[in-house]
Amino acid sequence: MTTVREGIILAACRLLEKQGYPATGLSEIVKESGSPKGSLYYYFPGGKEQIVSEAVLFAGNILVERMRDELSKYDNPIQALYEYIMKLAGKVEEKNFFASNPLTIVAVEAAGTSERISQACQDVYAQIQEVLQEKMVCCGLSETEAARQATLTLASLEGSIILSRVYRTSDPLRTLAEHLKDSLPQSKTSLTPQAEDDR
Amino acid sequence: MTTVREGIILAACRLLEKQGYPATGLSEIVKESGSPKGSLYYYFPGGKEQIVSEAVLFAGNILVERMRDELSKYDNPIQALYEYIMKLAGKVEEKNFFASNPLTIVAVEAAGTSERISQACQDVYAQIQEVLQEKMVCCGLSETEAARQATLTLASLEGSIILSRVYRTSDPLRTLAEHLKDSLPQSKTSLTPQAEDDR
DNA sequence: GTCTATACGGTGATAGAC
DNA sequence: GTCTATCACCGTATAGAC
Repeated sequence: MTTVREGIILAACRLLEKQGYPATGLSEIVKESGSPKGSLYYYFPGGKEQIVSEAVLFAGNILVERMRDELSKYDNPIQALYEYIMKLAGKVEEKNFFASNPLTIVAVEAAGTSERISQACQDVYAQIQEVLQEKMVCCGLSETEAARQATLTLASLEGSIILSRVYRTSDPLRTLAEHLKDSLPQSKTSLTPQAEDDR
Repeated sequence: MTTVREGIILAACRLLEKQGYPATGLSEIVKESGSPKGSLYYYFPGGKEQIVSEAVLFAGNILVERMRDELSKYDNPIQALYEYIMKLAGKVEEKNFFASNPLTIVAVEAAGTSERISQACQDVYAQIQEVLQEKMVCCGLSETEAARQATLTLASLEGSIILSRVYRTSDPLRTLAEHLKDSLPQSKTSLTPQAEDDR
């Protein structure tokens, strides 16, 4: 339906995750998308800020949904996170170590530049944190302790993604995955997953 | 001595940590530095790439040195890291949540753009990791286990810095500091610091 | 060493024709 | 809806005078 609009958003996502906000030009986006150049300001009267904001939210929603799906495959949050991060490590390798969404880089760049984009990034981070927190609660943690663990997990994840990108290895992500198995020992449930080997 | 050269490097550091690599212009740097504009390509014939690379290495060396100093104040690596991160949290607040060096943002941006800058970032990260690893070894960890823990700590630190910047709170950093006290229980030494209250 | 001038290409954004 | 033309400004980098 909204092929042109969505095409532009998707192209923006692809370019942003590699180059970031200021380095990605509008002409580059329309060229990458294959969409008609004249439609840019018709669909996005807010200009570059609007396109980037929407791209962050769009990619963020997909990420959050995928995360929730993956984490729901295992009852135990530790096992679930382990599997999720290992899958992410594989994806990052396939993509030549450019992480699978424009969130991190745009968030850092826009923090002092665009309030609108920065707000979009905050929203996505809050959603991710909520997904993690919900999963931690199942673990038997209190609400506040779960929030704490969610923040820590998110920080470790973001940092590992950065290190993987810089070093061009998925090792930091895999190290994190292995470590999580041991470092959330507050878990009151067993390590037995809901479905361990049928996936 | 090298007042002009150093002035440009320092100005580059200040601007890079707020805006990043592509968003920071050469004219902006010379203006910020107050240095003569005509000297830019005299001191830095390699252009923008050279300036940014040197800025990253310069700020990185200071960071590594400061880190080594702070960590050496306490024998126990956990206590040392706790104090270091808490101090960092205070600094980040003072600086309006723009972290104290251009490393993170430039590393992420330059990963797919400039090999030279990317290499400089890798070097600094490797140095930081080495400092952490050395400190972990004192903890009684094996060499490989110390390397693992250093990677994890660095990732958590980077991620917390990003979250602090995005949310404009030092909470993620403080949460990390508190957590570290409990999550490196492999420590074989006591928690008693070398000098706890005389600083 | 430092200056000015300039080359050359890019940027985001707008106006008006179709 | 899409195009082209155009705006004013920006970027990096170089050349040559002083």
